[in-house]
Amino acid sequence: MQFIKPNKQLEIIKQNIDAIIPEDELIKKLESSYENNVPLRVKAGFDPTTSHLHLGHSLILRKLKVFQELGHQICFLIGDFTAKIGDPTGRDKTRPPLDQEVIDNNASTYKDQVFKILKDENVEILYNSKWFNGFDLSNLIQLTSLENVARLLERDDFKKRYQAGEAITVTEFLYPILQAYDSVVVKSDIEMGGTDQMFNILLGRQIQKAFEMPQQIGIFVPILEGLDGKMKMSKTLDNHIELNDPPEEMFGKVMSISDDLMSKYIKLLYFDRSDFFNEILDPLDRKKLLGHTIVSEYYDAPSADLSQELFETKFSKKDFPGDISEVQIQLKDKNLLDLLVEISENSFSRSELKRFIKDKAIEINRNKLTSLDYLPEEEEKWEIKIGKRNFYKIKFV
RNA sequence: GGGGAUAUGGCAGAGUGGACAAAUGCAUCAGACUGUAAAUCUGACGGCGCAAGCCUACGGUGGUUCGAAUCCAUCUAUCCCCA
Repeated sequence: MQFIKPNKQLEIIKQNIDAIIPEDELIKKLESSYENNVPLRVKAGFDPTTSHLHLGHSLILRKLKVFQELGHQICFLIGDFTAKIGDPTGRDKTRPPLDQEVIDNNASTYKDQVFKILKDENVEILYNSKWFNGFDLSNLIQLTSLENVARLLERDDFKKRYQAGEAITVTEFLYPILQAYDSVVVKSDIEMGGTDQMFNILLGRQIQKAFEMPQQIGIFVPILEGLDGKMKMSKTLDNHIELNDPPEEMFGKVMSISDDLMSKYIKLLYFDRSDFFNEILDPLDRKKLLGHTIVSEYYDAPSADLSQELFETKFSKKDFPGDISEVQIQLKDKNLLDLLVEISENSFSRSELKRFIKDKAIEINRNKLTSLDYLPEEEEKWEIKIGKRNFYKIKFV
């Protein structure tokens, strides 16, 4: 492997990054890697607490790809053991523990999603259960002696919880220490994460030092805001775009963000081609382009075209979309509510549906439904719209 | 180990015996306006019933009472102070 010049590498690495700590050491590492022709080991860890990675994670994955293209070794760490504890970062409550089965399942879906971005080369996938299952208690005690409680309590999220009188379990204190120990095992030269991972990643340096090994460099990517534009993107807050979201949903979610947020997304996700976006002055068109670009990236251009088209019929033209397949429904002895419940596959309760009718939120064949007395005839076809995003096509038999 | 406090709907947080399906805010959903933007305004926001109403719900269990989120006992969990 022929590396490019270290200062050139640094320039590329520094794009769209919040911080490198400490930067001068990174230069040294790059130089020695260059001289000895040995790739750097770049670690990034993910806890399989949910089955999906989202656009926020993609910032880290993209940067990993940069390292990959520069010829370095990616150590993709799946925290299947630590997931059982739950990273307390940014939390105001203890996480509920997860079942092994769920964790395993999530971990396996991660790989598929990761390779939507990364190439299948120079990647090691590591599971930390490998070294933590069967980790000796005396080792653990030795490990815990390397960090003190006061320092842990200085961490912003712990501090807030402590001051607010919220519970912090000892297990949660253990989390950063275990994550740090991962770096010892992985022998990472670099660890990447969001800026909220600052503490954990820097603790990795400290623990590596205690193990008398070279210390890793922390590289911090910016945090992507969630769809609400307030909190960071996360599954728990349900403000995320998953890498696995179906194309149409992905596109729809992009369209729902505010203009301000759109600019931020463009800046963070497509910093290298922001001119391309900024040429388009009309915000609606720019947002569509953003949605299209994102869908194309995780799927392909035809899917992106299709989802844009569906979006436009559904919402801009308020037409009934063409991709809904017709469902046959038995008519006998059912009243309107029964039918609506059946059609929507129990997505709504009867009370909810009644409210929708009162609010004029249900349309049948383009007419707003105003009473419960309306009933279909046999062989009749209905196109039903409930709220703004639920469409059904029915034939009664 | 001792003492004190707290537990309410997705979250935050009122409510101290009937007027409580439980104020208010956030979140959510719908309608209006739009670019399904955002902001704003209006309404809804446990379930079942066309409705009167019924059922389920204020940490768990058991009691007092005609009646309990509210009182008592007990259990559980969390926090604080002392040791």
